[in-house]
Amino acid sequence: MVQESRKKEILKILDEQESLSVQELEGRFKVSQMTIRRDLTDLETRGYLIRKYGGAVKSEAVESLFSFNKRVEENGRQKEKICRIASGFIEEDDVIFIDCGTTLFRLSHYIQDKTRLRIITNSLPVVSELINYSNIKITFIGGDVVGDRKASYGDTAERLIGEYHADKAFIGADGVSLSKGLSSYDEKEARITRKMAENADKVFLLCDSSKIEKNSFYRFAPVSLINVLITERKISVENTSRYQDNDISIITNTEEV
Amino acid sequence: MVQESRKKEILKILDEQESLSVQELEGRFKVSQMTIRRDLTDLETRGYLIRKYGGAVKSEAVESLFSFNKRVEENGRQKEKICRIASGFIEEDDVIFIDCGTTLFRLSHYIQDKTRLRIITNSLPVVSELINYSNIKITFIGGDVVGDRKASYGDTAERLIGEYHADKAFIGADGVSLSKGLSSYDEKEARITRKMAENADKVFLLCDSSKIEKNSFYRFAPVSLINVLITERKISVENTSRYQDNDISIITNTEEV
DNA sequence: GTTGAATCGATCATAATCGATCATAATGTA
DNA sequence: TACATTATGATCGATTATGATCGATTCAAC
Repeated sequence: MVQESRKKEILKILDEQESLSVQELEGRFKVSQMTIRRDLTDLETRGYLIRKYGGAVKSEAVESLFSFNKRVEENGRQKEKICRIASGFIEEDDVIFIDCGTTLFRLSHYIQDKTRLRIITNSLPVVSELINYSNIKITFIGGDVVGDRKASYGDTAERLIGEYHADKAFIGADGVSLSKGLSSYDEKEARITRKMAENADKVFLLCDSSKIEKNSFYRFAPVSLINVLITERKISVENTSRYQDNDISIITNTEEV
Repeated sequence: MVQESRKKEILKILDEQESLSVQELEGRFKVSQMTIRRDLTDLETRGYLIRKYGGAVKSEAVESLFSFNKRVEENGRQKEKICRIASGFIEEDDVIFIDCGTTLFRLSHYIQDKTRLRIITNSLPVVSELINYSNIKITFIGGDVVGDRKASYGDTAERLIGEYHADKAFIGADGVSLSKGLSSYDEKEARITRKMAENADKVFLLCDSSKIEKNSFYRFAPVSLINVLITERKISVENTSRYQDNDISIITNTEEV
């Protein structure tokens, strides 16, 4: 058996059983413990599993290269709907910031047929999705590339965003509430998001309804930063009017604007 | 049996069994290992399978969106060799510029197992290839993304490179000669290349031998910019010494330094 | 905490495989 | 037939994978 296929086999086994031991693999493949250890070490540096004493366990995010495979599936239909609605706000010749994250990634599906756009993003999946469309010009925000997020972050990235100005920014958040503003689970992402919002004329927050009036741990901006909140279904009349009192339009389908 | 039908047989076998070894094919077809290896190498360059130590595995159906299509590439083996040689110059903790282009892309294969590197690049395929390796930190040079080159260019990109400093730069060119220096077919690429070279302590030009003492239309730097020229086969003694007179080492295999 | 067993990783020696090269055989062609 | 082209096999130094050893580390049971 070829070495590489043994490693593939190992991953297949791990796909079905949460954890595995060096011993069991040693017997399974008829090779020495040392060889198994070497395989596991290698697979770990490639991010496919996490080495433990005596064996290995599943890695949290075993996603393929630039797709968000698994996470994309969660609430997929909701996100699709949100993005379809959001795409209605994109007009010819717009310059647009697109935030990173699984929701925003889907937006790129809906803008492929728009004419003459400039997209400014720090998201590699977005670039990957739009790179072959000649009608769309892409500016990628450089910086430190973070593997599991497939995007770039850091001081350089933030500074670069500040050098651009966009007509519209499409951003995400892990929570939004009138009292605490926008919040995120990840600080470095939040800093990028805020920077994009600050440098755009009009800010659209794409956010599924479960996150509305919820807060995540890092608060990074007041609600006044956003102009439009797009979500997949109607929210309570009470909340709608409270947001509107703060000059934020809430959009849940393409008819009402 | 005719050669071509043996190759077809090999693909049939691979269709059913994930991977195959040189050994098993040797017995199956009653030919020498060398012949099997040649078959596999050929099938690989045509994109039908992926060569691994000891045999071959199925070609992945879904390749990374950012990787170059290897099968249609000319001089693939030469480029592989050049990059294998070049990788020998990479040391632990190095900060490295990697230029874009099909040759330099292959370098990323050979640096995956290096420990602790920082790669600074404007090449999306390079990022795609290395993004999952936790031992390698990646800084992406932002800027205008050019689809068919899968890299970013422009004033922003050039300015950003100037903000960094690397121990080594690995660059490419479409021509190099003592009299006219480095030349390129593409001005915007050349500007990036030059900028990387200017901001690195040591500059390695990776260049197949057909481009040596040839010139392309845009001359962008004197030969004095480079320190080492790596190519796939020995060049004339005369040329070798002439380059050495200009303080440029010519490397064609791993021994001589 | 102490102890013993299991596991780990570093290192070295060995084995398998690799690709480059050259010689030979098979095939095609004038 | 003579010659060029192509495929194959054999050899060899280089590279890579593997296995064995051993002191260090980790774990679990006491």
